[in-house]
Amino acid sequence: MTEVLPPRRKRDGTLKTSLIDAGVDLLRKRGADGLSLRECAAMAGVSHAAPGYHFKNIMGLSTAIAARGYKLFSEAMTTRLDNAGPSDADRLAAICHGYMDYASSHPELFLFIFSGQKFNEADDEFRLYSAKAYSILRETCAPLVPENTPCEEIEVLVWSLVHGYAQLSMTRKKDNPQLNRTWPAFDSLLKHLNRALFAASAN
Amino acid sequence: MTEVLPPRRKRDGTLKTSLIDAGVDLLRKRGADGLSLRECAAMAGVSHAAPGYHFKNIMGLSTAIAARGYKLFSEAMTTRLDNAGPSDADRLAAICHGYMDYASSHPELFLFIFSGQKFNEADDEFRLYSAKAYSILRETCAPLVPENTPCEEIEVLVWSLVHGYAQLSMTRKKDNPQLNRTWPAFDSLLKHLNRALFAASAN
DNA sequence: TGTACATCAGTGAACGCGCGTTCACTGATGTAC
DNA sequence: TGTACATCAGTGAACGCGCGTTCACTGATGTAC
Repeated sequence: MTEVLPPRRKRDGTLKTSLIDAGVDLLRKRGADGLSLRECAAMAGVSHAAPGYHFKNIMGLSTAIAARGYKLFSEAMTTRLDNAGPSDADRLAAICHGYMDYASSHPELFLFIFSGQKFNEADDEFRLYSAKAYSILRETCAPLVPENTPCEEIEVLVWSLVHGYAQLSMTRKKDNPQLNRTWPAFDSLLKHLNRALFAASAN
Repeated sequence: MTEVLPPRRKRDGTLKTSLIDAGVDLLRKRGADGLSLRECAAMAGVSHAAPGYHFKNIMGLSTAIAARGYKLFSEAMTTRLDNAGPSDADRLAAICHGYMDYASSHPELFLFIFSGQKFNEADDEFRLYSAKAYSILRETCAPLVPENTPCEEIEVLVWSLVHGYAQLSMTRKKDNPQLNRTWPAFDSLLKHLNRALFAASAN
């Protein structure tokens, strides 16, 4: 006759992280519409009001999830760079591959941070990690910038190509099923990018 | 003392279109989260149950809006193509500019169709217009494909670059405010793309 | 042209649901002495 | 080591809200004769 109470979560300082984990999970399972404070709380094993203590409101949670997204994004590129060859082309390929790694291992976060959804741009973590991602790109592109060319031109060229490829890889299924069999690998696009950037060298 | 009733909408066969118009409006004003059958009904001046008659459910409305998005997308490219010069490079530039026209005049639809959200892929209009957009790309790219190269490689190269640029143009503000002053025009990226595609010609 | 009838297009009430947020509260943890 | 107290971290009930969907209905429109 004794009631079985749900196991109460031990207080160990990890709840905030667990709530973000739960949010990422929800995003993956149900898309951006399915994200809610109450569901995250349930997944983390706490009452529905607990998230209010760690995040001021729903935007606080969204922003924390986006910050996590940017953090993983930067880490994916850094990991590839750490294992890259020394040439400029090697390093360029490395950040592109890191970008693709991220998009394919965390499609839900990739879509979320580029969804156009509003985040709290005053949040410190959010600012830190979103700036980090861009600075990795900037530093890797710097040696590739020709004389008399603004560096943004090369950065945005590279960023656009890799970003567009990643996004289209994710949404192509519904657009045009026949493409699934013949979808080119990113390296084949990279070959063309190299031709544009390293016009003098043989390829 | 006579009550002022809301003006009842005249029955003229345009409600379905008006509901889609309202949906696009909502998307622009409140983002993808703000879309709802009830709000569209209110904006179109009918009862909240009226949309149920024209769209089976909320996905029916989403899909109709996405179909509208693809239709406008194709039209933007076609308009530019109709006014383009005859060379392959002119036509390539034309679809790129059409793509950018679309993204800047209908950012809400652009983000919506590429949001990763699920649509009813069995819907005839949806299939028609989403296939149309890709076939315009394919036809324009066909003359640019080198010997021994799969055409998808060039299509995806072009598509990725222009898509990534459009998307990043929309979300850059929150990522890196300093970029706002130095954001390169698409034509400067197109110059590099031309160098990769028309390697033999002077540029 | 008039009339009877069928179908179409939309109504309005009702349903249950999950949500964000607030608030008084409580029990666990940390700290000062 | 013990005790008193403050603060922290989370609880659970309550609130009002907007939502999608269903359903019996009605009034307008179209059609056959």
